[in-house]
Amino acid sequence: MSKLTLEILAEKLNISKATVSKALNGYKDVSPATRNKVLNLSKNLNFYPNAQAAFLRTKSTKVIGVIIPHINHPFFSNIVRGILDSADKHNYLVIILKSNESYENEKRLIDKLLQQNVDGIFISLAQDTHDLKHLKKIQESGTILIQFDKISKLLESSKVIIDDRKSAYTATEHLIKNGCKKIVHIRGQLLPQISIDRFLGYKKALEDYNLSYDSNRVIMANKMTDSEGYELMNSFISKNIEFDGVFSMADLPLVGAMESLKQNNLNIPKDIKVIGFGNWLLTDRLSPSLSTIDQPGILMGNECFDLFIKELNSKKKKLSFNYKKRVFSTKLMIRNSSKQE
Amino acid sequence: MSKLTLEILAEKLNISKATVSKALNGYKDVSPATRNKVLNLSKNLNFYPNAQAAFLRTKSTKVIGVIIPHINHPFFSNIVRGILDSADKHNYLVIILKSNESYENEKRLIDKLLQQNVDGIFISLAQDTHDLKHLKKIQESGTILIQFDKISKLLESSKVIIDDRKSAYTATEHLIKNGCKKIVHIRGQLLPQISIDRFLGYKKALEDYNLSYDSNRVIMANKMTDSEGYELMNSFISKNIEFDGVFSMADLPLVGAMESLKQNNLNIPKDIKVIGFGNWLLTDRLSPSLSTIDQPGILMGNECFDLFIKELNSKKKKLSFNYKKRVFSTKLMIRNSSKQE
DNA sequence: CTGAAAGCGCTTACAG
DNA sequence: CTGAAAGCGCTTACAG
Repeated sequence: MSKLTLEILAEKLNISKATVSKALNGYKDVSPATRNKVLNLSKNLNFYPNAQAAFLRTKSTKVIGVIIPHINHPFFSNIVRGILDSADKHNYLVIILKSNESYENEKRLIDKLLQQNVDGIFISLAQDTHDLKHLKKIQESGTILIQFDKISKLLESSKVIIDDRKSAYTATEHLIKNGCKKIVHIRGQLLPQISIDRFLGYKKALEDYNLSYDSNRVIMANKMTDSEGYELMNSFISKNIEFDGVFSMADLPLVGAMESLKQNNLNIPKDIKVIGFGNWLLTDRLSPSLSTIDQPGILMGNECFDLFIKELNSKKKKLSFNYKKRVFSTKLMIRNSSKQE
Repeated sequence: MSKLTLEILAEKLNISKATVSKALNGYKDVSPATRNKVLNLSKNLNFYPNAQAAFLRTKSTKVIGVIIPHINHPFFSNIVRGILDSADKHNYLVIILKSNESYENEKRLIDKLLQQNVDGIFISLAQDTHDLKHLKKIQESGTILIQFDKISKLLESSKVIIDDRKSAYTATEHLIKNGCKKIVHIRGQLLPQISIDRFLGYKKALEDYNLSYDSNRVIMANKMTDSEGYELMNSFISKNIEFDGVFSMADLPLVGAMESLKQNNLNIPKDIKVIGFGNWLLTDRLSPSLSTIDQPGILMGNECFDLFIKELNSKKKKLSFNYKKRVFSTKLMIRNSSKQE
């Protein structure tokens, strides 16, 4: 089956391809009779216009690109799900790209997306992204940029985030209210904003409740895996620093850390109360079930797309646009790992 | 910053755009001096040719489309991860689409991908897909089709799967060898091939070990969620049918079913041994840890892409191509939920 | 209401 | 080794 074109349709109907194009695109200056002829035939032959050829004139691909650090990660899967749902409703296609937490990849992938003339790029930054030229290039090319989750505060654009500092504060406060006085914090690397903010939320809660901050109780995780969490907790325990609670900036390393606690005969929550961040799938089925902070990933994905459409519409009308920042609220999920006896 | 074009580069260098194009695309009939001039300038100006315009001549978009039932599902995330990795290596972009297990969506999404002129479509079929016209249309349009995971046996194409029947047999056999004689099977809907094959593997194992098959011990899950598994197990238990093991075609409903077993004072694995399918994230951290069948999702994703490239190359050379079928082996993960005392 | 023509930005067969 | 020209399949300003 060779590909149909406007020209072929036009020949079959004995009209010009200009008219066929107009009928297909809903222009008003086409007679109802002609319009119907065209619509019927194109439906019967299952004709769809060539997207690339159309782009050459319209300059709109109806494709967006999404760059995330990882794909097989529940939070990002949820974000992507939200984006896909909204994109489908607006008849957009979505190219997914994975930076593997690498700044170099991020630069390379952005170039690929720009080459592809996507209408927008949504990005959650890699852990080691320290420079924003590649993001500025997106905006300079006239492509809409949406930052979400791991954003940079130093670049203006629409943004979709949660209040990391407040959420971390809430988690820490929850442990304090349940009697913890010496809380360990498993944090992320120094650079990412979310890792900084969650750390600051933790610190602020200690302050507000007059608990002393001790940097020895802060453990830095790099890979955020459960096995890393296990190792880190083992080595922390071997230092014999007193503690009665753990707030981890992510669920997964905490799951490993819990294993270590158990093996060291520390009961959760009796001896040590723990709370994570992210509400990963099945954390509610662990024993004890894991207290955590739930992030509305799907809704955040929807919102990314909505902000994109808003910016696109005002761009089409050549209006100026004020970047929007959406801060989603999180939910404290109190489960058994932090219960008071 | 207005977009650069070949023409602009050519003007700056005082040569023709034809020559610029050739230099950029590595044609040999360009003098080294000219080639270098072009390459240097295009690097300095960060020029990349317009992908859509190039397509109009080359008929290759270097984009593939992937249709999966769900995205926030560990197995599919892994498959996608494997596809993304391989695609990136070959400089391909990947459009991800989600059918939500709906045949109607599947048809619609395939049309969108064909309109987009993707070079290939990879698909794992929706639960209720009962007709293959939409898949045939892909092939008729000259687009390469790769089926994976939930495939149709009735349509010829390259395929990437696991041996579901054998894997289910292995899981069931494992329970039998550990003393189970009355094994419940949580199965999927009637249509999908994987649901049929896993059921048949279960049945065959019973036969081979001279255990009677009782259709009352087969429970059908539709949504494959943990809460559904919980409800199904509750209502099964209320029927007072004897059983001592459960083989579930997916981990998630089994997690719910385990909750129900516990609440009914049935000890796992002492009273009831259970095994799932899929090796979902954190199933190793449940208590008891869940025995299951591990599927190599990432490798399967890699393989999908490799088969695509093979077919593409032989298509370019206008050679005939024999569809390949890759059957990956799975791994029996023996954990505590099926341990013999 | 309809259509001829230009043009989007490339690639490539061909001439020189 | 280089370039003029055709053409991929659309859309749209313009003429009638």
